[in-house]
Amino acid sequence: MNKGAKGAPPAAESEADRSLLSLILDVADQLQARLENELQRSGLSSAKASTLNFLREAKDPLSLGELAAENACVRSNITQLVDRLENDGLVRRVSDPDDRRVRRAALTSEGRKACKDACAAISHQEKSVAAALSPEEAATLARLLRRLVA
Amino acid sequence: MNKGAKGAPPAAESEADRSLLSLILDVADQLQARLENELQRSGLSSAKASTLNFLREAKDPLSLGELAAENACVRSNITQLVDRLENDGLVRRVSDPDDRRVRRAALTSEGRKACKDACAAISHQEKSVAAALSPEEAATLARLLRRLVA
DNA sequence: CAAGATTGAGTGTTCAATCTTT
DNA sequence: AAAGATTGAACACTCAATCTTG
Repeated sequence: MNKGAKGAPPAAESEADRSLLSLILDVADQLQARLENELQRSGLSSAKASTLNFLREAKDPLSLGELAAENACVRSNITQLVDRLENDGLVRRVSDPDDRRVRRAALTSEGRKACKDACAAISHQEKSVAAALSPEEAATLARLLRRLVA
Repeated sequence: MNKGAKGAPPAAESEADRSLLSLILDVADQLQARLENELQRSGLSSAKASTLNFLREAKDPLSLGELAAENACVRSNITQLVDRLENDGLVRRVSDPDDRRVRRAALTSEGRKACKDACAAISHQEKSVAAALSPEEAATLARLLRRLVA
């Protein structure tokens, strides 16, 4: 993901009390970068890992539209992501015999393996983040964050 | 920016206590989307607004390398961003007489105006985020977030 | 050769237009 | 016509290779 959370502080504030908004965007950017870095060894990006993981959880091949819905993105994004995943040999497009408009993505065994590696990396990163705070602090942080997008 | 903070919860957790990491990434994504939306009226993306704002603060034209440093990104990114900004008529590339390797970006008056509009939109969004919490809560949130990337 | 900038290729994303099938 | 998928164009970003100047 993209990225892009840095600068543009319009009202110059003293480093210490800069806008909460840019702090959140900054921190998220750094955590995302760390995650992407951790994922490196599995050969996947977080976008690819996320898509593979939906497929793995679903058991049966999902249509590209279903993947777009789960991924909260536009259909054409999934078309292209699946292009690259197919190119990597991690998924295969299969036709739906009941409705010839739909194309489904099926995990290959290679895809399943890569997904397992990626999930381990993600879990590791999640634990590393959680470990920086006490359970109470984590709960407070989560509560406050949710208030911002309520 | 980019984006991409959604799914990929590997250890299936009960919606309520899902990973702090994905919560942060999700919230940041939503706030970024709101910001981009707010910025819409100025005709700028946050990437363009950020670059224009560095130029405005610097008074004198900055070299592309300086812009890359301030933006915390790779030089080629700025080359292309400035291409688009120049195409929009918001900046002009000027040569440095002292060192013919460097190219500087100079704000046009149109760029200065767009930047002013964008800054107003950003301030508005910053206030809107800050207003969701009490000052004490905001301080707590900031402190906890900083701990995560310490 | 170092540095500054650019170019080319690849990823991830959006939007608008198009094609196929219902 | 509406739904599912794809394509083409644009944006934002990275990396590796290249060109130009110091």
